[in-house]
Amino acid sequence: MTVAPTQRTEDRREQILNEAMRLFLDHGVQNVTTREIAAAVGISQPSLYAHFKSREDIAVKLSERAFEQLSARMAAAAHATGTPHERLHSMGQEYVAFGLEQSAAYRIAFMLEKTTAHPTDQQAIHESGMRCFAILHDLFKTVRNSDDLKTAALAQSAWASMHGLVALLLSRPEFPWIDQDALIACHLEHVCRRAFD
Amino acid sequence: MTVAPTQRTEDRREQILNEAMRLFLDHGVQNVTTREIAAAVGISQPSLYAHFKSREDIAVKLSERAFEQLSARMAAAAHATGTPHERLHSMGQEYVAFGLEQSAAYRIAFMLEKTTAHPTDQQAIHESGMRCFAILHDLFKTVRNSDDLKTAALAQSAWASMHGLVALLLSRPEFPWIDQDALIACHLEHVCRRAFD
DNA sequence: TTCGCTACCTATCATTGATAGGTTGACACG
DNA sequence: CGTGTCAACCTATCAATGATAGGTAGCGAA
Repeated sequence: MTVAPTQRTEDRREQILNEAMRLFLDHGVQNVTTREIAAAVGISQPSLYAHFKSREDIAVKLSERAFEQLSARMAAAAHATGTPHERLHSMGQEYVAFGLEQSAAYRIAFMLEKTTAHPTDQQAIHESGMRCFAILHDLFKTVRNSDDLKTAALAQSAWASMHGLVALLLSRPEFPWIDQDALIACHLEHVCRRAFD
Repeated sequence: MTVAPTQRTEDRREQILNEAMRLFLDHGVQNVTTREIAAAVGISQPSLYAHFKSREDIAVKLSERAFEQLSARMAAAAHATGTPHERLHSMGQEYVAFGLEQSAAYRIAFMLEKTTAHPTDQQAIHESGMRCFAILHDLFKTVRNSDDLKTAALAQSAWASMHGLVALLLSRPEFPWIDQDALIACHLEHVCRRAFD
């Protein structure tokens, strides 16, 4: 088995993922056809299936890749210097920034309806999400210096709050929001304050 | 123009909406075909188009209907007896309960990706949502006895928090949530407390 | 009866995700 | 050099789905 073909295959795979992500961002995840992705890459539509099991598989792989980025950003914030409160605030900022920048990935990961994805894929996405939440949960434990039910409740509640802001900003851009940065700051301040209750 | 045919048409329309809602709830909004809806009603698939412009139009109409229910529940909570804090808490409870009960409608209204819906329909959904938010915003004005930017920020932030909880509970039921009622109570408490900052 | 209208039907499209089967070109090996 | 092998790709085609076209049954009014 030679190295060159495998390398080329891997490049093509990356190329498909990149083009798909760009199209998903531009036109919405639901409004991109496999033919459009293939045309963007410069191959025939069936050739996609040599690299991915299905159209949904492409979305799943993008989602996993996105979760890795999110985990990395959250972990970096968690282990940065500063008080726990500062780190919590920083993590929240990273979370919102990620959601707004990688809106297609965020949608795939958190806002898409369950489909007939293979259990393996659902499991993979679920575990990716769990790892992200674990980072938040751990920081809450540090901040509160405890690992009880209340801490878990506060962490889950905080996650819900952060998700809500990202999700609404993404799905209702036409809403008359106040200045976005001000809203994010206001929201973050309250969410972080909860950790100290 | 006779009355009988119009009445029957209206009944059929309601029947389609009811069956569609049931199927959407059971199988997910994206996983229901027009043929399935038609079969559930007992008519041919093309006959749906005598009552609705498109498949999406059915979803839009369900969404509008859902928003009316949500508005009504929120308004009832807003004008009930009790302190402003109590009414705010009650409104939050209604919001969450509505989202969990009417999950298909909630998804259509808040969690579906923008599609190629006619501007008129998007406008209708948008205005329905605005009415709901206005009820929350008004209550915040009452609670804080002011109508400034801070109040608007807090109301938007609170809405985001509530939406986040509903959205996550709906889209990630497999997550190891703590007791759902406890989580909702914990979340609501913090959100309501914000209004008095 | 005959007209007209409403609600419905069958037949058919175009689009889309997915599969089947054949073709090409690079590389290993005698 | 000739030949086999194999990965990567292609064209042709499918089944499912949303939507449209065109015809018809039934019912009330003139």
